[in-house]
Amino acid sequence: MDEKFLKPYDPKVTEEKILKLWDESGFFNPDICVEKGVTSAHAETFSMILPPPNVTGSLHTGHALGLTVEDIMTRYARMQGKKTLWLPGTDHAAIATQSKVEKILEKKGIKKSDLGREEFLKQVEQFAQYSHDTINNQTKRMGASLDWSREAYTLDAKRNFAVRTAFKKMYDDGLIYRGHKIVNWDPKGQTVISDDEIVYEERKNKFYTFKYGPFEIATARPETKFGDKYVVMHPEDVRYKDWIHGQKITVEWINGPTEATVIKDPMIDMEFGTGVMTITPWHSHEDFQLAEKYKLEKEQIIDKYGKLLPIAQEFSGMKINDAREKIVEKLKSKGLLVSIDENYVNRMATAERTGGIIEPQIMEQWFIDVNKKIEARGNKSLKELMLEPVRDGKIKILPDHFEKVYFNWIENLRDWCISRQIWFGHRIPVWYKGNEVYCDIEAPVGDGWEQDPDTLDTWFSSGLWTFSTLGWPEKTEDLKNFHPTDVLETMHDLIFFWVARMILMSQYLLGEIPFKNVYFHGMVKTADGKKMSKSLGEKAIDPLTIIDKYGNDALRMAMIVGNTPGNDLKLNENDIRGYGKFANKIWNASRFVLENTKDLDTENLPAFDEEDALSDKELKDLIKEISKEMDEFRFSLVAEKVYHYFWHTFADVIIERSKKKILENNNSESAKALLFTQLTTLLKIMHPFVPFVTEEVWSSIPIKDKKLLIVERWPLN
RNA sequence: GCGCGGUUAGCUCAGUUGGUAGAGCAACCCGUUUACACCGGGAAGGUCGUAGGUUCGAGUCCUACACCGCGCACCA
Repeated sequence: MDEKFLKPYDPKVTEEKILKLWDESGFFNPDICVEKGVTSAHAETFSMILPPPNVTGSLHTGHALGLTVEDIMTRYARMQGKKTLWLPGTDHAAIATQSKVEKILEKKGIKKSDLGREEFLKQVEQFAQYSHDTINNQTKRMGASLDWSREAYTLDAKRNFAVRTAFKKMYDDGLIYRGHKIVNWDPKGQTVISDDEIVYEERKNKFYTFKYGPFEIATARPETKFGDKYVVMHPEDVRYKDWIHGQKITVEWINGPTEATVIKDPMIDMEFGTGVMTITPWHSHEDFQLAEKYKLEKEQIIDKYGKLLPIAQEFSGMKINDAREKIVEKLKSKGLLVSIDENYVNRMATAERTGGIIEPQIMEQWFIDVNKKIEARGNKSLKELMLEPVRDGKIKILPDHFEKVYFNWIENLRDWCISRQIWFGHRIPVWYKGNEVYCDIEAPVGDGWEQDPDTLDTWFSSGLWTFSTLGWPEKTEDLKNFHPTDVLETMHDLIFFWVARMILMSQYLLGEIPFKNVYFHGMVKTADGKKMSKSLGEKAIDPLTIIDKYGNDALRMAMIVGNTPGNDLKLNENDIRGYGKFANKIWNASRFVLENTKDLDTENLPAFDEEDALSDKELKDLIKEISKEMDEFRFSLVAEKVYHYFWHTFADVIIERSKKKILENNNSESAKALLFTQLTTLLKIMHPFVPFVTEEVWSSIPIKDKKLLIVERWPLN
């Protein structure tokens, strides 16, 4: 027997060795599996893409959880003999990465405008490359059985070609348009963002009530009120029944008399405040809609740096926060201040990546029309194309309650603003010359054309990910073989950003679904239920530190057992330590079996006695049960059952029983045969969950023409 | 405001057509049996959030409510 078994299981030494073994085998690549004869060329396929980590730093426990779940699926599929592809890549994450680099430069006292577009992009790419290398090394260390030969990056040349192709097609179909609309401007990031990139924060603000002619109006933002000249009330509000729509009155306002027009619209909530408000169409989504409806004038009050424009007269050039109190003072001195509510709580829209407070602005931007009927797709709109496959069950979402969330999002969906005023990302493939606009995959020939300076929302390229990684728009073998993919595994917070956009792009560009199943995992939290963030310091668990301490298999088990789809996971170091013992238990039980079956003829196993036959059947039944559960993605249940069987049936009962039989030489051959059969079978079914220790033990099992465990067959039938 | 999820043993959580409550960890007792002390054996521990309802039977289905968490929404 191998001397290594004389010492307790050492994950550190083993894992390094096993990683090398797998890497050299090439078995992560389905083509090599076919080449080497471990997978049939005509086998069923299984494909999945890795949610590409952002190149903004390093892996955290959330990544580790995703990698674990996905690797279990992948290893299970591979062992079933399927042509299995799990495709890796990274995401350039436009705004996230750019703002990270900006912060780093800021610390050195450098502004991106000092560097200029080209030099700044060099710096970002350098950072991205560094992050990419770190992340990939960590991912490999996790034992993720990804086919690195097919690695992709959302901003590499092939994906850029896919992006330009997709843009051009959508442009030609009239789905992409440029328009002056109210958008979410982030003054801090100096770019527009989409509705989904807004994070709402509850904050306590002062809520002011002012006299506005004969009315009283309330606002939390007096600094936007300079240009207000429409006063709106509900048509059925009896308090204001004497006022008629369109009626003009002159009111004393911040900078003198203003002519105001009465507007009556049912959008007004009679219960709220005084039931009367003035509107600022340039800086409020709702006011904008009202202004569009009645063709009202719109005027910009605040510039893109968050400073007041000349309309504010003596306040012109002031930052809105500095101006607010001063404006209130002025109104007060004019006798127009009625009251201030100090305890008003409202939702502030902030930018997801920069934290900047969103200032709605009317701007010219690029949009994707989600309601336009598309002739080539059965006259359905993008909204309908997104809705249908989920509604019809072609795409199954797990846990299924997220389907409701998904439908609800689509119902409220507005056109998707895709242009960003940042430098890092896919440049919009549109060129201008005077009033001419040219959109194509390649730049126009001739002088005087200037490309649109904006880049695309990072989720535009992410939306193409299931097929751009397989070679689209080329008609590649990979695309034919592996699309639609089988599963999309990710955290549930990406349901709108990513999952929906992939369905949109795939349905529209390919006319097929991007994946058959969506498996959502939850958020990994600390033992006391806090979000794992860097600010937590020591309480935040770093997956690689844990692996060094307890082993990869231990971390995997701790992440899988008791973790059902969609639910948050409280990761506890004690649990991980506990599963480290499991790896050692496997190790020692294997040692016992190998020691006691040395003289066993493994090619012609002796028959089982009655008792052992029962145990043999018990394991076979278990396999039948867990195979079904694996197919239903119930990994937590399977991991727990396998753990329990190995420890409390195989080790505690079967091994203990065999000791007696072997010692007394009473049916000892049957006992040995059972030990051997059970161990080899258990190693296989445990492999997706604890791949390292099982592969290492497998390497010591005396079987003729043995393959690596990673490509052994799952023992059903 | 609307919607979703959670509420089961001290802790973390399973519990798939309704049929006598489960695991891991912790705590308790016993055991140094040559695979393993990263061990074995044993015992203990739950009115399954509350109140109703359906049913022969409900943690599981229905209706309210409470608390925690989350998502969405145009309350100026």
